[in-house]
Amino acid sequence: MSLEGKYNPREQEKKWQDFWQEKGVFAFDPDSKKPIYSIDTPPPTVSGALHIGHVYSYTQAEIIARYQRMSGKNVFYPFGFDDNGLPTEKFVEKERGVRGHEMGRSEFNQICKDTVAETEARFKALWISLGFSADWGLTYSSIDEKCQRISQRSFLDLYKKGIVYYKEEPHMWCCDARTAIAQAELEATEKESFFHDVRFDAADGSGASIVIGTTRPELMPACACIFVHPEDERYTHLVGKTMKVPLFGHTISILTDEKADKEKGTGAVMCCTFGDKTDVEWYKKHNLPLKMAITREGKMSELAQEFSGLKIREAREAIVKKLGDTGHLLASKPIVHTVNVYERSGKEVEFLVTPQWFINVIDYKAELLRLGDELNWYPAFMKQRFTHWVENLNWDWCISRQRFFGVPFPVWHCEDCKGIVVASSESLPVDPLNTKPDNCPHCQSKNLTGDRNVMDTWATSSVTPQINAQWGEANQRPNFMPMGMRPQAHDIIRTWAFYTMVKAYHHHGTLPWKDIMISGHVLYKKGQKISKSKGNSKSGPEELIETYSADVIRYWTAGARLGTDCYFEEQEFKIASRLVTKLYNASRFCAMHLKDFKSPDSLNITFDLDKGLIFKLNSCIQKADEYLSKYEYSLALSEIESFFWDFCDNYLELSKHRLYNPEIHNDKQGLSAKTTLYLSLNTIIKLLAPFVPHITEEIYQALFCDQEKVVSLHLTDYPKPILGFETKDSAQVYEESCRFVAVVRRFKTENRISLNSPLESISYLLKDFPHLKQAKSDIVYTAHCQNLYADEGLRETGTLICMDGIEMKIEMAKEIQAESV
RNA sequence: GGGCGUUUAGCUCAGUUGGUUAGAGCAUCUGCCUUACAAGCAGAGGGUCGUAGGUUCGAGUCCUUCAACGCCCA
Repeated sequence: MSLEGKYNPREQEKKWQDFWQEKGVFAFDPDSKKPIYSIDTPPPTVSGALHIGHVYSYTQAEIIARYQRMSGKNVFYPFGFDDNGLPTEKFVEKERGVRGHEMGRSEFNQICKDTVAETEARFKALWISLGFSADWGLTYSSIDEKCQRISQRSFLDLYKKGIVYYKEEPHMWCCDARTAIAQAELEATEKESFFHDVRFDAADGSGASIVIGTTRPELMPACACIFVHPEDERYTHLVGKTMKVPLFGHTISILTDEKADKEKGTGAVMCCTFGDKTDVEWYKKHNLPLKMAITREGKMSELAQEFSGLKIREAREAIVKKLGDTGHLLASKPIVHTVNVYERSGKEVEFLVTPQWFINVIDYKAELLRLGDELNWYPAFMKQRFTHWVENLNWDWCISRQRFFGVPFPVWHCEDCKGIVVASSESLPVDPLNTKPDNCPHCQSKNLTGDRNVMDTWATSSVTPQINAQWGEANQRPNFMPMGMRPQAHDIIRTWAFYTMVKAYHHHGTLPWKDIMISGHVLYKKGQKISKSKGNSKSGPEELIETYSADVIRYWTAGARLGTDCYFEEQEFKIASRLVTKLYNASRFCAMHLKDFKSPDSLNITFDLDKGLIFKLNSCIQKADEYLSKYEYSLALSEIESFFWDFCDNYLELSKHRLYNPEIHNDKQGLSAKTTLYLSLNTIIKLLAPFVPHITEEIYQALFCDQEKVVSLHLTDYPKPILGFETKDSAQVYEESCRFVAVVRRFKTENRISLNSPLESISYLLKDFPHLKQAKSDIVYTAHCQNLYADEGLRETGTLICMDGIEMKIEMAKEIQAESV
């Protein structure tokens, strides 16, 4: 039993990480009889580097994993990597200076694979260096064979259930990424633009005209009609008239629709196929002709005539100029308006009609809202984000991407009958570009073409519960759905949480998890996310660990309340270091007095002061347990920490007398103190184990492992209240002792004498400290006081000191009095 | 425009179902080398709890109004 020298986290943390790995401390045991607590860790996207925000969120969840493990659960805690799909492609394109669609599919995919392998190794090393208690044997990568198989299985299941459909349908498109995108990938930004008033003249040459307002004159070649509000009297006489589109010459009609806003611009609006979501609605409702002025590459189509081939922005400028020349442009007003951009390119989205794969979500809003209600949200108010998102869904989920590095659709298209041929479930995973069935089951044609699309990243990462459960695999894990808990940050409620719930509902009719734990972001300053691209993540996690140690970083992450954002301030890490240092020093002190101590039987705690401490400890255990079971790690930590500080500042001081002077006490009193010391410290390190696992393991191995016979602290049981003796009055004894010592400390501090200066006498009133006599010898020693007088009234000698309604008289020792004169 | 959250000491934040004189850490100031710890310890000062009303014997806490900030969605 010893803790030698100074604690060196740099060496010791690594030592314990290796130890845990070697002993398989965190391995999931499929044969265990304990209840399973499974965690659906969101595999981070393998694009760029992990920043302090990741550390913040993932560590908060890791603390829960350790708590649950100590609470007797068989913890299933995997870490995966989400490395397929567009985010990775964009990263690789930027990092390697290549463009996917300018390079062969297989060559590009190889570059992607190489890049993600490097990145994954870095990610894993970081998680390990933070002391994460994951089972690395459960690690998956969303592009690996098993994940591809399960993704494709998910697709086939939904296809067979009629929830997935293939359709040539208006959908959102990013001309920069050159792929279809989904609603969840939109981001609204404010952009400066011009609102142009353009005059359309009647086709019959009658001289009638109408002025429409538009921010997108380049869409005029796609103009399908003009809408006015049915009750807009300004235009009643024009409704039904045929107008000629300026510059482009085709004719369109003036129609009415309630959605035309009388207040906006002139009240007349041109409808193009398509400029926005409303155009799409009108297109369907009024059965308008389809005219696509914009190509997949973001250029003007043939419809744009002389402007064809120009980029959108160039065309806009050229068309505005020409409208001015021809006298059709009446005004151009600068405006700032909100436009939707694709979150990963920042480019404005367009609306195209191409064949795509969709998952029906619009028809299941009610069911999804119900699922949202059934899920336990921590913190509860985060459910609003989900509910709000589902209520505002406008599009079915488009899951096909015209990219390369992703899970392919297990599908072929028949060129003759246009039928769809899906792969058999036994053949998964398949790449339809490398293999194909003999013939079309619908028309027997051999003319089959593999689907060239890949799935949306989210279409595959939304099956992480199924991946963890090995759904449909030979070694499927039984009773895994729903899983125990999904930890994630609040920004991906509309994507990750939502999509995963969609999949679980359609596949199993259940929730994917019972609980969801939502963490916040680390902000650089008010309202700004930490991100590498903004260049504001000054210190990477690796450097912070190197400087402050993993335990300190972990402790810091547990300081912020669940679900709340926090600001990055390096000062906070310095503060966090205090606990670790203090814990080590306090443990060294305990070790000194517990050298040959071998009988930690709580029945030996017979001294009231000691019982009083245990009474407080028990209350701390109960609170910490309750908070952690509700994912409130920060509230738990603050309870534990305040107990620990009380233990150090008060109990250790009050018990020193009995610990240092066994000869003047009977065995019982010394034994009581040592037993209390042993049980308290043992409990404290267990309570702190989920937060600072390395230092607590160090202390456990040095002081307790021999007795407890459990290989690692992290496999011991979470503390339960220490019972077996009467605690009546003992809490008062402890409280009064602390209060009494506080008065003495104040007296000494105010008189500028050190705390170990001797006192001649202290006189106090019995009514103020009715239980104090039960700890008299400890008090006398701690106060360094010769004589203690307790009575109905105060003695005449000494200086009167008043504090919080308590009156005492304190007399300094004679020699001190002489010095201070 | 709709929703959610926040507003408590100079700073960062606790304050659970209403209940003594509203707490902690940091920072500031004053002391103390005390047989674990000076990267420590002891102590002090500092708040009309965003605003205006209301309910109540009693409101930081419940209700309403407004404001500022942040986030989400249109």
